[in-house]
Amino acid sequence: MTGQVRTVDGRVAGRRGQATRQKLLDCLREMLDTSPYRDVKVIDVARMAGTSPATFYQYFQDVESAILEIANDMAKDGQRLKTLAEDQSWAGKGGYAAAEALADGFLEFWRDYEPILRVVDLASAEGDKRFYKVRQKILTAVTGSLTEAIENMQAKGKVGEEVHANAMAGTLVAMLAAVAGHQKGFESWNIKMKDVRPALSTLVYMGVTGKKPPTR
Amino acid sequence: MTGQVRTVDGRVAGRRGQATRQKLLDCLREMLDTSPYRDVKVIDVARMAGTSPATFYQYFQDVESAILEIANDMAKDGQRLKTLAEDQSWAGKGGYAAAEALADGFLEFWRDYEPILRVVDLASAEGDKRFYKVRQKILTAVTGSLTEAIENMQAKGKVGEEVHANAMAGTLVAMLAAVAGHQKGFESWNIKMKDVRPALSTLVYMGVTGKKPPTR
DNA sequence: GCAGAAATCTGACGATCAGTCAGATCGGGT
DNA sequence: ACCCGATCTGACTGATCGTCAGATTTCTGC
Repeated sequence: MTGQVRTVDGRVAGRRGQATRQKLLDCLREMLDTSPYRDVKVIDVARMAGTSPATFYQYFQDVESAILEIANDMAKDGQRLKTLAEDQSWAGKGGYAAAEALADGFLEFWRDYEPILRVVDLASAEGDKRFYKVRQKILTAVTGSLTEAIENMQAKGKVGEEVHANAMAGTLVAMLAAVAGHQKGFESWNIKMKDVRPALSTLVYMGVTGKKPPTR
Repeated sequence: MTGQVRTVDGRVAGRRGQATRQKLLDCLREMLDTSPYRDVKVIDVARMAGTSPATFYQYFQDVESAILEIANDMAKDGQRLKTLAEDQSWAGKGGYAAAEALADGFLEFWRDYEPILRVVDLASAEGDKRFYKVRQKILTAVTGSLTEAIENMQAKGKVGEEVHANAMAGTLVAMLAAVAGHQKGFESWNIKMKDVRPALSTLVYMGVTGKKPPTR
């Protein structure tokens, strides 16, 4: 379904080509781990991969396209977040546990892909549709599941209709993503993740169910 | 207190120099409104300001330093957010109104400075201490006020001690900042800001007071 | 108003990087 | 061993970076 790997000029890449391409992607990712996005140069990536800039341009239009490629792989892996939110019972202690699991999922996912997610976030905010779509792919499923959960609650009269289910779900997801993306910031601000986790879970629980989580 | 404006080589800038410097900053800001951060070039900024790149380097170490300057001005203006959170009574309808005002404050502030805040966010996340400090300056005051509010609630026994006040406050602030920074994203996802506003306010209210906001 | 000094600006330069292309090299199949 | 397509790269053009010495503008004291 992904289609074959192609060079910029449309040829299908063979074994060797795919390996080179992958090595370039790996090096690019490592580069993003260590240098600011603005300072990532094609020439450095190529050098690190033991090849030449010309080779890079054989496989990628530009740096952004290459990052987009990495981001797409990430988005596939991101579907694991979706499973954390769907078909959950959000009532009572089990509901709180689900909220915790969701929070953990975000924290972990962001730890795994932090530098890429930074770029995806920036590019989306700057209006780049391609990156925006990737971001959506990761977040939309979770938001959808939460929206359903909230609508269920509203149908049962447990949550007031004055809260727009989709908006609340989107807000919760934005919160999870933001906190996950600033873990280092929190830590250096002397707020420990072990304290943030319950705060996040509590807010998710309250946002979905409209009430305080059960005392444990 | 701000100290005089100085050139890179330490000279104090006079009238003309300050004007040129300011024009460069204005053009840089306009540039950031319209081009991706990665594509902002000194030469373009200089051209737009009707001057030469050499002049730019007379006043700024590099593009980042110049943006930092803009960000610092922004941070001064950002102190208006602080007033929205401090010395508020968070109980009852007044509390919900305070939460609404805080949410509005964030939404508006981010609308005013979106492109700059994007860069500040990225650079902070990338570990740039200078930008991190600016971000802190804006958010720390709000977080502090919220922390106090939550601690008050806990002292009165209205909120359980299992939630770490500072972590909850930090999470709420991160949420506000994230949602404010993705307003366009929400809209294009067909979630209207007029629906997000109550979701945000509700979460802030619940995060601080630990209970559902009063029905209006 | 004018000479001299200080402040400001810029042309020009070497270094680096982007992006392209023709031709060299490689590696599997026969 | 030879061929052929796949792959890689040296070398090039053009753009930007960042610097410096010197040109230009503005200010100062007279």
